[in-house]
Amino acid sequence: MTMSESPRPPQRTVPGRGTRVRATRQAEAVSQALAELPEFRSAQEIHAELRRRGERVGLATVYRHLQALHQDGGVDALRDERGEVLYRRCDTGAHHHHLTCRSCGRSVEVEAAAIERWAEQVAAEHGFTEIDHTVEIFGLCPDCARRNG
Amino acid sequence: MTMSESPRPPQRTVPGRGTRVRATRQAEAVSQALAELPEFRSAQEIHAELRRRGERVGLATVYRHLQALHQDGGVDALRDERGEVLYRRCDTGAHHHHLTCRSCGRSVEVEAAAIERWAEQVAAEHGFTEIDHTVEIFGLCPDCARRNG
DNA sequence: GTAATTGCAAAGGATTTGCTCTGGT
DNA sequence: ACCAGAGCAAATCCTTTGCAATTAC
Repeated sequence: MTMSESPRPPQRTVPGRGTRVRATRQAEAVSQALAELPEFRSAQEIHAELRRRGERVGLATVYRHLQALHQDGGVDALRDERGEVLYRRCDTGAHHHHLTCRSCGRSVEVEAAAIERWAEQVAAEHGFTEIDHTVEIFGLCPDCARRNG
Repeated sequence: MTMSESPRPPQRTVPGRGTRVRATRQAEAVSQALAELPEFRSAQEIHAELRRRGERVGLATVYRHLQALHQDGGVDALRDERGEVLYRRCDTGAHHHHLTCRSCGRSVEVEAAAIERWAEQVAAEHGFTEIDHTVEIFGLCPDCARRNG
C-alpha cells in the first residue's frame, strides 16, 4: 500500500460544513429540525420532535450535533433558569442576546452593543482577562401570559 | 386533647431569621462557612469545606440551607459556565451583578442600574411580563491569569 | 477499505426527595 | 411532646462517554 500522494492532514472541518464532516441522515435531520423550529428548544425536546417526525436518531447523536453546530456558530445556545441548555438556529451572525419566553421558548434577539462595551469596560477596570459574558432576559410572552396566569 | 389556646398559624419564617426557623448546629455551620469564604463556591465545595473543618453536615442539608439562605436574600447565587450553581454571602442588599473569576471564584459586585432599565425596557417593548434577567461576566482575575495561562 | 458516525447503555455529576431518626423549643 | 430539621441513600435530570456496529466517501 504505497502512498505516492501526500498524506492528508488530520482535517477536522470541511469548508462550508462544520466540525462534523460527513453528510449523514442524522446530521441532516437535526439541522432540518432546527431550521424549522423557530424557538429555543432543549436537546431532549429536539430529540422528541425528531421521533415525532418519524426520524430515528439517537439522543446522544442529537447532543453531539447540537454541540457541533453551536461551535460552528450556526446555532445559538443559552441556559434556561433551570440550568438546561436550549438551542435555536442563529439568524444573524453577530453577537446578540435574547429575550426568551420561559413558557414557550419564543425568543427575540436583542442587540446590545452597549452591554458589550459595558462588560468589557467593567472587566478591564478590574484587570480581568479572557472575558465572557452572559446576558439573558426571561419572561412570559404576551401569548403565554394570556393563556396561563 | 383539648386546645383552649388558639391554633398557631402555619408560620414559615421567623423575623430576623429566615425560611428555616430552628437554630441548629448545621445551620450555623453553613452560615459560618459562607461568612468566612469570600468568594463564590458551589454547594459541593462548601460541603467539602465544612468537612475539612471537622463539621459533620450532610450534603443535602448544605443544599437545603443554601437554598433557604438564597431565598431569604442573604446569599447570592449564580450559575457558572458549566451550569453549576455558586453561592456567596451577599454584601449589599441591592440587586447587582458579578464579574467573577472562572478559576478561583473571586468576584466583584458590579452595579448596573443601566442594565436593569435596559432589560425592563426591552421586555416591555415586546410585551413580555414577569421579567427576570441574568447578567454575568466571567473572566480570569489578574492573579489567576498570572498563575495559569 | 477505513475512519467518521451512530446508537445504546452505562457512567457522570449536580441536585432533589423519601423517609426515619434526632434534637430544638 | 411535637414537629422542624438532619442524614443518607435512592431517585431525578441533563449530559457525556465507551465501544461495537454502521455507513459515508
